[in-house]
Amino acid sequence: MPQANRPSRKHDIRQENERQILDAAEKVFAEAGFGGATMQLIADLAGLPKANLHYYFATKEALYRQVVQSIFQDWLKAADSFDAAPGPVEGIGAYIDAKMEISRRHPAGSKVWASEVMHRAPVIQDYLETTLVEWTEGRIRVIRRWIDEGKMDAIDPHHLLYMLWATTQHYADFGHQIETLNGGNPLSEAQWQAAKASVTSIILRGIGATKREA
Amino acid sequence: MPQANRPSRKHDIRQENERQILDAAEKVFAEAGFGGATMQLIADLAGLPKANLHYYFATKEALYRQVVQSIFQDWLKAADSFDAAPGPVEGIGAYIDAKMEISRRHPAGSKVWASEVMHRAPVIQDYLETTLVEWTEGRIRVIRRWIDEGKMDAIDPHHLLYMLWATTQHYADFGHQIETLNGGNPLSEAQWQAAKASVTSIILRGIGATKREA
DNA sequence: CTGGTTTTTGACCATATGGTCAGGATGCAG
DNA sequence: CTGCATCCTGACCATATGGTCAAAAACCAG
Repeated sequence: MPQANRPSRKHDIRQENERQILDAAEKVFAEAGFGGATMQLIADLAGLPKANLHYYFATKEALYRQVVQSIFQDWLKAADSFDAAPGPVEGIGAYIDAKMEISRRHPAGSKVWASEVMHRAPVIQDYLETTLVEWTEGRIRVIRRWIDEGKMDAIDPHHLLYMLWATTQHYADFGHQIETLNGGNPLSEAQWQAAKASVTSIILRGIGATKREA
Repeated sequence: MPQANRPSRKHDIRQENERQILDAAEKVFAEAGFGGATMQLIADLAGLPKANLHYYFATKEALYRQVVQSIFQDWLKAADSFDAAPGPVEGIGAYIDAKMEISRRHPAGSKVWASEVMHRAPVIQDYLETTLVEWTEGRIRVIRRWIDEGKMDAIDPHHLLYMLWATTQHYADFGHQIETLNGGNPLSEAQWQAAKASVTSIILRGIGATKREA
């Protein structure tokens, strides 16, 4: 019994198969890019015949769109901790932690996202212009407040956000390069903790954010 | 006379055409990825018939390889200023400046490089294992020396380098996202200067690097 | 059991693409 | 001017790929 998932109720079949296909698609899109990915490869990885993919997703592009959108959701969610925090040490610290965890657990998703944006966001440009813009404005307001309250230096919030995104996602997108420079081995648990600590420390010190003073 | 380049001497023809093709290829590979790029598109952009590309470059992969290698060269060259510098303020400052300039002037190259690494470096893995590893070790030695000399905090040099790479290349690879968040406009001259200044300031402060004290 | 609905799948098709090639054009040395 | 080498290119080919379809199988409510 290699497969533990044998949903008996018909109603679950759709959900289960779509999940299976989306997972496989994310990996293949990440490894080969949109152009290099083939429906056959995705089908094989999902363990389904190719025609079956087209039953659930009309076109390759529709499948891709779904993958990207679901990644975008996770992306936004990682900032929940940002808002409630009393200051940059807690808020940005938690955000770095969350994004580094995503890079570690879902590198494929991060790569698909990077690829999409690098290619000028052909399928999610509307999301960038609406959701992302709003989201960013919200975070910028929070950062400005922290600055006004004297909890960090007067850094341009845009560039701070870019640095946070760049640095944390680098560990997923360029994970292969990092692995090569690590003697061909993936980062160990301790190395991941060191990475997080380094990033957090440099950025928090860099923006003059200090632990609450007594 | 739309084309100003009409090399009369036969010997220059090859060089000129290869340059033309490589430039076009870099752009197309950057915009579409290896899989999505077509020889026809590259040919059109280069203003040559497709068969002509195959006269100079045997296969699509050979052409791609050439593009990536030439990008890698620029990548390494950007660090020349690193070594001669007396300390992190000058060395890392100059490195950030150089890499930000590359991101600004050659975003296509940066994207091709990112794509190649994201896809596990199918064509330049050997370079990563030899040249890049050596290069990195050299820079790490320099950083360690600075630490020993008390010119900066005891940061793990690896993570510092990753942060430098990530942050500077982000402005090329995610330039489209940045542009969208900038109201749809590319960064102005002043905004680029501000970006450089923010990045430099956060990182140098973050690692405790100070201007030489009197 | 039964009729209708959803799911599965092998076979098939049109098209796009990387690559080939033979013959012609062009340039240049002697 | 001539012969050789380099360069150019339209026409062509084999293959891979996204997508279609019709018929069968599985499922489930009544």
